[in-house]
Amino acid sequence: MTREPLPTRFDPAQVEAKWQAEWARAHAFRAPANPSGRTFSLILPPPNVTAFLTIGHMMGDTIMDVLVRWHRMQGDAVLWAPGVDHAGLSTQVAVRKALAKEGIRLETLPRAEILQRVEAWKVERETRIRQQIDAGGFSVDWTRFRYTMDAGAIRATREVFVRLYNDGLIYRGERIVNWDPRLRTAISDLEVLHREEDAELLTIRYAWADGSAGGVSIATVRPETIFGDVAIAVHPDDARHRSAIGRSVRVPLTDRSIPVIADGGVDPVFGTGAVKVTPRHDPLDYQIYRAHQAELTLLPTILDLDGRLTGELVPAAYRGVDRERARTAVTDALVAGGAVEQRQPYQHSVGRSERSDAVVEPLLSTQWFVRTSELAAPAIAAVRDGTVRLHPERWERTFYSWMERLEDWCISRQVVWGHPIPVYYCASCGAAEAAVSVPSACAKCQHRGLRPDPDVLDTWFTSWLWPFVNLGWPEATGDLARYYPTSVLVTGRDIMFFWVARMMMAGSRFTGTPPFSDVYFSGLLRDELGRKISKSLGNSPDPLDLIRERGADSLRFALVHPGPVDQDGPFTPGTLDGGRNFLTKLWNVVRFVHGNLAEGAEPVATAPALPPGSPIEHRWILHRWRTTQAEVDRALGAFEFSEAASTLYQFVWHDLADVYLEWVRSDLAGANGEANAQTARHVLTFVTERTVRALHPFVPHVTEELWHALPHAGDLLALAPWPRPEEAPLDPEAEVAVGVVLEAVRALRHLRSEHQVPLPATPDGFVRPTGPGTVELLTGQRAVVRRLARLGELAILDPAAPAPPGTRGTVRPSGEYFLAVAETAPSSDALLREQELLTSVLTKTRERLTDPGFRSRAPSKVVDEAEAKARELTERLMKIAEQLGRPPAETPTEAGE
RNA sequence: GGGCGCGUAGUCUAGUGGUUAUGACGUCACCCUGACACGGUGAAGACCGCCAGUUCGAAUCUGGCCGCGCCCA
Repeated sequence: MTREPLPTRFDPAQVEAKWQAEWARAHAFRAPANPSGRTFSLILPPPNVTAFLTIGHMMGDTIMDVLVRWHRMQGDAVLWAPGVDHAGLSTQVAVRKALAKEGIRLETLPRAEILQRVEAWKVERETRIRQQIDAGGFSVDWTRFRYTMDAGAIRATREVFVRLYNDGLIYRGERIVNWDPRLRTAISDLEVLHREEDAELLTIRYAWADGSAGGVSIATVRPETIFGDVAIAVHPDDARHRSAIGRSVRVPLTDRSIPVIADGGVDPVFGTGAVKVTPRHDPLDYQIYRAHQAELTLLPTILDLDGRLTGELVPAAYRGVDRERARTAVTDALVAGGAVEQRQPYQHSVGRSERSDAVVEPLLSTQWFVRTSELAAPAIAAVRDGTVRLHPERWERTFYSWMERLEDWCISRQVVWGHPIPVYYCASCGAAEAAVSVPSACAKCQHRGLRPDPDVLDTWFTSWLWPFVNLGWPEATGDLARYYPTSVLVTGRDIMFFWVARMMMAGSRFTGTPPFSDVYFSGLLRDELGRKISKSLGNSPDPLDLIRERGADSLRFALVHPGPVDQDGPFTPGTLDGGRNFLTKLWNVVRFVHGNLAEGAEPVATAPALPPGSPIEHRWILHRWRTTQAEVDRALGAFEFSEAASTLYQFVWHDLADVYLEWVRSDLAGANGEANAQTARHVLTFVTERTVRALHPFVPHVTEELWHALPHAGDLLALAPWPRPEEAPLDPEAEVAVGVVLEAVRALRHLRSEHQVPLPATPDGFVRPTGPGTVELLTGQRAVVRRLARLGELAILDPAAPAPPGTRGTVRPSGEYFLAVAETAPSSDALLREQELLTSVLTKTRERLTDPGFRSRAPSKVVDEAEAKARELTERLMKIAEQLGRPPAETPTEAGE
């Protein structure tokens, strides 16, 4: 098995398909029905069936899969439950658009046919979403797949509604709601996006009703609503208007008179300090109306559900005219009538519907609401006492600030697609009843003529139940008992309020427990133009295309490395290169190891025991592996995904490939004896196999393939145990020693490069080490330094020996390094730059040391360090000065040892 | 208007009181060296947004200012 040579190139398409099939065949991701020991569970935030997954979904899914595979390898019973969300409003919008292309208006279709169309759309999308999840290699348990409108979700949604209704936490009432005139439905506060927009502020004079001169002027951006005015309101303390209070004015363009009233809610600083009151079409005006209900008899409707002027109070000329057009027309008429005193450009915040982009119309309307403030308390407490932890932690403040001033949640929607509100009205006695199963007769009067409520529920009214509904609630299922509450939730912070907060409310209310203990908010990705990548903008590449081009593993790795995943970051076409390059590197490392293994090599159960005095390179790489593995564990436990990926990247590329592989080439070739060659193979196999395992959560396919090419124990890497750092010892001594060797190699390579020694040449090198310990170390490692720096001979000089002639040199903490160069070799100013840098550092250090405050107040450790540093710098600068003072390369005949 | 967050090489980023400021991408030079040119080696590139303050000592703590982003009105 290990002798088949690995292909020179990694072919993602073939490898990924192969292992996805193997994992499926082995049911590797099925959650155990009767787990023993630790469990780890989470739900996949159900994507909307409106659209396909974006690159942003891929990032979240990758983060979840990293956690899931990490826990699975640790032996936890893992449940990762996927699902899709019916997304009532957005799906209906999408279907409406699709119909429009066929020239059909959604409203003209019978309800049954709309439902049929939506269902067909949903099936198509769901299929594609499942493909995308599989193509990414995400290890979800498809047997736990759920849909927010399947039978169980219907049952649960109705159950929750009925309970809240019976507990008085759901009510039906007339409130000012956010009305989307394009979609003809109410939407919740959260679905309104506010933006600064340009408008015109008109100052309009309302003349005194009694015909006397003057009147009251008000400022407004909505002149078309004057027909709905029931009063003019001023602040009671506003001296400018005090005399107007109690008098009446005439509404321009009409014969109607309205009173001037005093109300503390009026902002005296805005406009003229007087405002028109149009209670059915403005939340603040409605409040004023409620406070003055006794004096104000009228509560007129002047806008219909499409946003057109309507009603008897509106002059016939404007009836049926859209609010935008009516605004212009009314403005013109007011100007013509001389009622406009001032017109000025004005910027103000406009609310638009997230789904349709229509300007939201505040509208007095009868809708269903949830009293959320009562439900919020346990959720707030859970975060406060640490039962639920948010990552990154800073989002807690945002969470509190929203939760602590919740408005009631409008849950009724006037759309076709969704869970019907389970309320039934008796045609005879008028009683309303909420019921889980459709009642056949009125509970009060037994009348059989029951009319269902016409509205459907906000989709989030189902989504907020997802963590427990997905596991079978309200049935007392085994999954619920074993895997609830779930462990973690990974999502975008843009739905913190929509979803995360509400899930916590629902979880606490209906199960007695918050539905998860950790929430991880990932950042948003931005495109090349800096816009956030989203499905609504349509600027996400199709993940399936990217996977086809570069492979799922490249995509996954690129998404968590090197940028932090908890902040916003760019995703550009070039982003994927890093992932692909790393996988190629990893592939080639394993190819090298594989090619150096003995026939029928056995799986490496343990790291070789290397007593002090063993070759430092083996001890060093085991030490590096151990610290890497420990850091990966720490980072994953702290939700620092890019830190974990980055740590592994650095280890594979720099420690393992750049240093260790190059170092042990000769060991493997037997240059240092057969025993050492065996040690090298043993260490190499151990480290590589463990590293491949540790990378599996990030890049599952390629690691599964490589793992099978290496000596290994077990059938699938996906189910193999997670490496433990303790398998190898810490070895600081080896780390220090290798550090010196690498410094020597780098110093000599630097000299080659600075003096343009051509690569094929093998000039002689010299070291004048700082101390006897270094003499001994470098003498022992002479061969490897020679090889890695491509030297002819390497002479280790006595610390007191003179600088060798015919050389150029450089100064490092471990000593001075010299390279024999030709007389014609170009000189370098690297030494001068070094001198300049060190001089400035020395100056600063000396300044500190001469400062009496520093000596008396700084810890003695810091003072000692500064003194040591000053000594070392002085010494190095002396050596640099000596180097600089030496004549340029002397004639080659004088060079030599 | 209120709140939160962020300003570190061309770009992204690590770094919560003492470091010669980390890494990646990009750039430049040399190299197809026997796992890898999706590569190797070396190099250049940062007055840590600005101004004060605290401190023996500030990228790091405090305040103000400037700029950017997000959330809520």
